[in-house]
Formats: sequence, structure tokens, C-alpha cells
Amino acid sequence: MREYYTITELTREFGISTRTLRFYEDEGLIHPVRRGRTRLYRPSDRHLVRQILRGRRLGFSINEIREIIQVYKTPPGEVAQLHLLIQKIEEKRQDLRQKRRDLEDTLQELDRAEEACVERLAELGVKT
Amino acid sequence: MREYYTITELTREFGISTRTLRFYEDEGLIHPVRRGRTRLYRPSDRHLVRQILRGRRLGFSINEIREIIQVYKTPPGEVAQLHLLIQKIEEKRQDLRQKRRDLEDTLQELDRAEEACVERLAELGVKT
DNA sequence: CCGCGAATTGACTTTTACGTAAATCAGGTG
DNA sequence: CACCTGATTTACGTAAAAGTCAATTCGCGG
Repeated sequence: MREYYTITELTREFGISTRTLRFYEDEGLIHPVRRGRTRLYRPSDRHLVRQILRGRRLGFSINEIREIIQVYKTPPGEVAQLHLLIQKIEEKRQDLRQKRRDLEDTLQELDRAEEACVERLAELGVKT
Repeated sequence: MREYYTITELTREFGISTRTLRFYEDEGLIHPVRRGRTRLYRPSDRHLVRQILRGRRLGFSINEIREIIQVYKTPPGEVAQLHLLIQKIEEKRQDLRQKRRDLEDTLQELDRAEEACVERLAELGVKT
């Protein structure tokens, strides 16, 4: 496990631009340390980026991603806050479950569409 | 099964605005029929809207949704086109499978976060 | 036949998530 | 030191996906 990654290392690894990483920092999603003015990303920062990009691929907005990230952080000490956090987690879970339903439905429709194609090919006398 | 829905019926059913429906029409995603200048949505249009919104929730862009919708249509007659379509379907499936991985990973992280909360509550002597 | 609310059209605005360009700076190398 | 490469900052630009507003215009209920 390396101690630090440079910004360009991460851009290459994740296929994103430096602008994007700085943007996420401006948005308070990541907080790389500095050596001089240069950003250094720790493994934990790198992991955060991975989580951010997962959220992005799932169609979450920056604000939604921010909320999801916040629940990953070490839980607060106060009981009330902990209950709030658990509630928030359940919310996000519902959201993801909806997406999962959407996903499965779409996959099924794709299956049906492919079947139709295969049938049509069969009609045309093409061996699959 | 009703024959036609008005635009406001659909906005209420799906919780979207008329502007959104008109936008999807401008983008060529749906083609409601007209009585005079008034739009009338058939059940098939309604189903298309449902599919569009599923795509939207999954973070697909309008263009991506357009592509997905196109594969649902009755398959073309030419063999070459059919093979192209099948290829396209496989592409979309890959995309959805990636999203599914992202989704499951995120759900797992949420589980871990919740566990941490519950543990923390236990430490504080709160019964769950 | 007339009025009024629902629908349409078109133009402009907004928000999000970055892209892009220009100027500056830091640091390692010959 | 002069140079070059990479990083940073600042500021403006922009594409996508609608929202909003104003000006019509149907169409049907009385």
C-alpha cells in the first residue's frame, strides 16, 4: 500500500481529469494533503474517489454522493446523531433498491428484445 | 386498458412536468398522437415514458435512453441490422452489469456503515 | 356563441458537472 | 542559471435537462 498518489496518477487510474478531482475537492468530497501547493492523495482519498465514481455511474448527483460519503465516516458519538445516521442509511438503501428494480426491469426488456432478434433471424433462416 | 391519456394525467402519474414530456417528445423519444393540437398518449406511449424514467433514475443520458429505447422497437428485417442490434443490446447489458456491481458494492458499504452505528450504540449501552 | 380553463408554443433562464484557457509557480536537471 | 515539465489558480465557457414565463389558442359547458 503506497503512502501517496499524485493527482495525475489518479487521473490515469480512474480515467478522469485533474479538473474533476479538484472539483470534487472544491465540493468538499475529498481532502488530499499538501506538500507545498501540490496535492498528495492518501489511500483513503483514493478509496473515496472510487466511491464517488461509483455513485456517479449510478446517476447520483454530487449532493447525493456527498450524503452517501458522509454516512461512511466514523459514526458520531451522540446517540441521537447515531439514530439519525441509521435513518439516513435506510433512506439511501431504499434509493438503491429502487435503482436495482429499475436495473432488473431494464435487463429483462433487453432480454426480450434480444429474443425477438434471435427469432427474427431464425425466421430468416440464419443459424445462431 | 384505456385508449388515451392526457398530458396532465401522465404528469400526475409519474410526478413530472408537462415541460418534461414535451422535452422527451422534442428529443424524439415519444410520439403521442394529436387531436387538434392536443397531445393524446396511448398505453404504448405511457409505457415508453415509464422506460424513459427508469433510464433516468439509473443515470442514463437522454441519448443513452434513446439508444436503449431503439432496441425495444420491433427488430429490423435485414440480417446485418439484426446482428448490429444484438451487439448493441450486449453493450447495454454490460453497462447495466457494471451499474449492478456498483450498486451491490455501495449497498455493502452502507451495511458496514450501519453495523458501525449499531456497534457504537451498543458501546453506549443503548438497546437496539 | 361565448367565456374560461387547460393545453400549446417559443423564448429565455437555471443548475449541474465539469471543460478550457491563461497566467503563475515549484522543483528537478543539465 | 535557464529551462522544462507538472501542478495550481482563476475565470470564463458550455452541454444537458429541464424550469419558468408570456403569449396564444383550442374546445367544450352552459
